Amino acid sequence: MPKTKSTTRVSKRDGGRKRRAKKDPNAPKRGLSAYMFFSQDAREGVKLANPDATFGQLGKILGEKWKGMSASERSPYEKKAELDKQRYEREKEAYNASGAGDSSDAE
DNA sequence: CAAATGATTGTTGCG
DNA sequence: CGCAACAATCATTTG
Repeated sequence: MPKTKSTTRVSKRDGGRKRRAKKDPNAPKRGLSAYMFFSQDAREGVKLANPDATFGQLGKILGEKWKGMSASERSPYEKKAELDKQRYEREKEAYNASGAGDSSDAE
């Protein structure tokens, strides 16, 4: 269904990373993503299964496995991602209460 | 309001 | 010290 693959995700990871708009006083960084949590845990197993494989191999292998897992497996990881997101919201809040409350300008 | 874009997150290993 | 594929994200920004 649903799934309007919106957001044309470019292949390039960063074409020119910079703050989207104003400068963030507290820089409310987002939370990690499921893959991040997955790697933290899988890195051990993958590294164990591929002690000779460096990031190049490991990275790909990890990715393949990640997708190869059942949604249930990613569950714990996705869950963490959700919690992490909430963490980010917290920072965001501080960011709002810090020095972002503005309409026109002032900084 | 809707769409998109960007910024970010973490892993390993080396020059 | 930063980057490299790998994947998700998802809040913010702009139109």
